[in-house]
Amino acid sequence: MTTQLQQTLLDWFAANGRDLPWRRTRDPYRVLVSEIMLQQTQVERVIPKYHAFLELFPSVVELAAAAPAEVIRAWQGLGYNRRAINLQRAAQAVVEAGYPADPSAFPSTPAGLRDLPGIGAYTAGAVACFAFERDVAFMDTNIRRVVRRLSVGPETVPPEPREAELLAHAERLVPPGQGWSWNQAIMELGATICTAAKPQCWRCPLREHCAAYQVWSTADSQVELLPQTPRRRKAAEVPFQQTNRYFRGRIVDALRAAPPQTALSLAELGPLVRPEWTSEWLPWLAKLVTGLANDGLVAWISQHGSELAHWSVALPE
DNA sequence: AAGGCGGGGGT
DNA sequence: ACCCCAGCCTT
Repeated sequence: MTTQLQQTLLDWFAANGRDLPWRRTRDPYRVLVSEIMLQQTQVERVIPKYHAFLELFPSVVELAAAAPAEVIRAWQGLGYNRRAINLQRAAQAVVEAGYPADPSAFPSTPAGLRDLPGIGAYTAGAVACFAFERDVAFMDTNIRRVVRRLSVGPETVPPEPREAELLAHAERLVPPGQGWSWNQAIMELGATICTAAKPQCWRCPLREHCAAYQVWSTADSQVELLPQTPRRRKAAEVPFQQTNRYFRGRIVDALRAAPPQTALSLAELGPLVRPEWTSEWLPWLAKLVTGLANDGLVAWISQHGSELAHWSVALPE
């Protein structure tokens, strides 16, 4: 049984949904690749990387067998490089469990998927739904915002609902037998109409059902049409170009730019990472590289002697 | 509960 | 100068 609200959004999605590459497949590997790439990363930037990645690693078997260095190279431009490492480890876990000879070795339930590295509550639900067509509810930033507005009201009206409350709303909304379309549809609405800034309620198919729109559309609250943020004062923070995060990125990028399998000494790497490099920075650089090595993003090749400058590092083969 | 983790785009 | 983006993991 589908309600009028559900049918309205499903019809809107059928007519207006974007033709995204991962919506054309139910291959769990391809769906997984897309979902990992889409974590905190916009659709438009993922699309070309998704195609290129699948060209390099067409199946879970090939990804599992690849050199980590090549997987890290393929991740360039996506950010959050640990996702690449975790994705390959997930592929290795699936293959070691017997996939594809045993298709059941690829987990198809949220609980089973949740056990794979890099897969949290959202991604587990999304893969169960989008690859295995299970009628499950899950929350990403789009679904959370749509459900928040639809079932609770404007973000400007406290109190902020608990995550569990929003998830309960989301679960009630999933039309039995149509979880795939429903979850794609509600995410699509959040991405294209019910946006964080300047939601376009005038072209929203659900506005007559929406708790937030009820408030926003009343004459004396026009001022709240734009959800305004509390505007908390924030302590002045360090410029991004001075953060660990920035230099971790620079280090991995420098190793990507080097020919495959080349190791760089810290003395060689330093000037590539900061223009004002002097040997004074050696301990700082060694510490950053050690952190990256702990994450599996780089590997120490040699740490001979006590001369930090001669320690060398490469992408992990 | 908070902080770390990348990078690009929008306003 | 912020904010936002198909989050996850560790502490």
